[in-house]
Amino acid sequence: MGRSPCCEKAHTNKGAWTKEEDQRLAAYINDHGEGCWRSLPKAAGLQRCGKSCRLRWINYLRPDLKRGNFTGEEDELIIKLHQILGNKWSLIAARLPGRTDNEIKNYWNTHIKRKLIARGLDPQTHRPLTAAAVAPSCHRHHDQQAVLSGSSRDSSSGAGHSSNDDDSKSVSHLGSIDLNLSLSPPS
DNA sequence: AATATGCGCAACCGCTCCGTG
DNA sequence: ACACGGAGCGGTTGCGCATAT
Repeated sequence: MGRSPCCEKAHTNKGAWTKEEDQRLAAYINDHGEGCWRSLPKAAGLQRCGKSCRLRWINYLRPDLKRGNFTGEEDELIIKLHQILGNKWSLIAARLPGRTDNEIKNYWNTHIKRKLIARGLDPQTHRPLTAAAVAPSCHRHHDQQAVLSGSSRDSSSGAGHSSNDDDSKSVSHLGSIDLNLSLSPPS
């Protein structure tokens, strides 16, 4: 597409981060704040691209991260949020303090999917597997998020997924659940 | 004890959106 | 109105560890 790469790949490290790189990144952000990710690696003396730094900070180095296993409560919350929001991991993460979208995405793919299947539910549609077999597998839940997450840029996402009237029905099943989804934008 | 297989997590890639000139 | 650059997101990959054979 002729777009310039996000960084000069020839001079950037890839793969796992070293302790020293972590320390440099954390120290720099503690001193200067997050600011411009593109210029951060150079300023911090890191041979990484800005994207990589951002991901590392958000998913691993941020001081407010809650490491460790997900609780049963968190499990259920993720399931419910996924039922409403679909694979909008950043939106789901915004409602789980201390958790990152990447972490939740991984957890979903490795644990919750199986949990739902064991319950006889389709992980994408949250419907009984037999019915899900009839429903299209690309079923998404984008319409609700437009309503529920007012500030999200994803609400107008042109990701190309079609809306589906059935989504509103699935939400109605959650009538008794207060997820505070009309609250202020994620921190 | 050695090897094969499966699982979980960290990281990368490509795309889209938004802000700015 | 348009083009460009930066930031963010979701999907996918690959490595390392744990468990089974």
